[in-house]
Amino acid sequence: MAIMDALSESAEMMIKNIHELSMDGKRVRTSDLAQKTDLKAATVTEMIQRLGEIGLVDYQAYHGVFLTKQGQHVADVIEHRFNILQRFLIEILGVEEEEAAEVACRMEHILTKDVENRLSNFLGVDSGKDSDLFCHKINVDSEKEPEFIPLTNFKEGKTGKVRLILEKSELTNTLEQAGLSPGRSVIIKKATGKSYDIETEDGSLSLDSDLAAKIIMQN
Amino acid sequence: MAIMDALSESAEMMIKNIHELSMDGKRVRTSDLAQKTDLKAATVTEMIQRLGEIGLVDYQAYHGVFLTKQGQHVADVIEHRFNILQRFLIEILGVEEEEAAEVACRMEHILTKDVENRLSNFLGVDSGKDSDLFCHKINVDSEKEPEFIPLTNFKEGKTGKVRLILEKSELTNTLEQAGLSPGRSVIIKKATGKSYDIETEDGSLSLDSDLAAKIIMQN
DNA sequence: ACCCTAATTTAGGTGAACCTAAAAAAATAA
DNA sequence: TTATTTTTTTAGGTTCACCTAAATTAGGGT
Repeated sequence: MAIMDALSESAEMMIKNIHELSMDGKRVRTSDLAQKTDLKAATVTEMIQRLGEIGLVDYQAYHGVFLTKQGQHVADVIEHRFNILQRFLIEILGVEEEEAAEVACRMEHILTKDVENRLSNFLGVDSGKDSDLFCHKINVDSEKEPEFIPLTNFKEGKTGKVRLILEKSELTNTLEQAGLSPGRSVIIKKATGKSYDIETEDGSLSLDSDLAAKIIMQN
Repeated sequence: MAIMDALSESAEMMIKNIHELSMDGKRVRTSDLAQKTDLKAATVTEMIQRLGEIGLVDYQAYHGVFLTKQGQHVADVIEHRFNILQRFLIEILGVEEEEAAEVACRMEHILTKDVENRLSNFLGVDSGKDSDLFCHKINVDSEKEPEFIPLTNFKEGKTGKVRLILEKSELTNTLEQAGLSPGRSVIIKKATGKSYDIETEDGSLSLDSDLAAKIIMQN
């Protein structure tokens, strides 16, 4: 964690690229990195030497690099950030793929852990678990769709996760305190169309339909 | 526009800070900039000289700077980007204010025009109009709330703007083609609870409640 | 009008991220 | 295995964003 705060965008990009060229177990060659990053070989050498000194890669002159455990971790974090940013840009904002990739590639170096987690939640990724960190490739139009629907459209008895709350107020703050916040699971006990009785991990509450309509769920 | 692509984060930050210290009509002094930016005066001098050379500020040795028309424009763009990013982080993701400001301050330099527009739309800002560019200060808990609610909770006869669509699919693409896309105005003709007849600027369509629940509106 | 202090600029330095050109090492071909 | 080619590294340069220390300028007090 603390390691990453000290890394420049260039350094992070180099690690990301080393990771992407590390398919097989072999060391990654300087010339391949130069090509992928659009840098000159001399520049790559310089950078991987620096990365070697701080322990993120194992560098052997004339024989390329591979990521150390630490370097792997950095690459995983960056990749995860890239993925959620790209998904947000494409799925939520509707940015077309190429631009989304470019913007995500710049923003991935800026995201904080907190924002990263919140974005994950927002997208319906149950972050925190490592398993997620490794579902790398994004699938823009996958079949196993994570359905987002207002609480008002949830059937009685169904369980789901809170994904988004379309309001920020005293009231919603109270709800969040009561266990109704993004990422939390709730079960719909009674849905009459006028009021919605739900049970969170922290207790029960009842919402009127105006409010319930603003709670976006995922089944 | 083309001007901005060539600006570094540091340069943009300097312009932003000059703008923020330009309350009165006076020239901004080097020492004030140094204090605000946490840089040494000599560094500020160097940077504002460079900004002067490319025409973004009017710099007179020993007498401070002010933004030129071009510089003003850059400052406005950056400020707008900052505002929407911060609003997104606070209102949608729930990031607390200080961290939101920090992250927004880094990301404002990366955002593209397209992503900026889409984010504005998403937040319910009717961007494009200059008026918006100048509603600078954000109001986290203002009274004139822009209500976000699912189409299913809209009353018959009401007009509103599409703000967010909770799904990305063939179907929603078709809807967008038919005029049902973020930022567009629609009027609800008939709402039976089972189906919703709406009229967009481009024509009429009828949605079932499952789909209508995924169209988030703003009145 | 002149001196003094505070603000500003200039001069010169550092490290990071790039570059080119030349030297050195590794891989390949004969 | 040696010669040739390719890859990699080293050496040395540039620009940008910072710095400190020294020189300069502006403006207020008497």
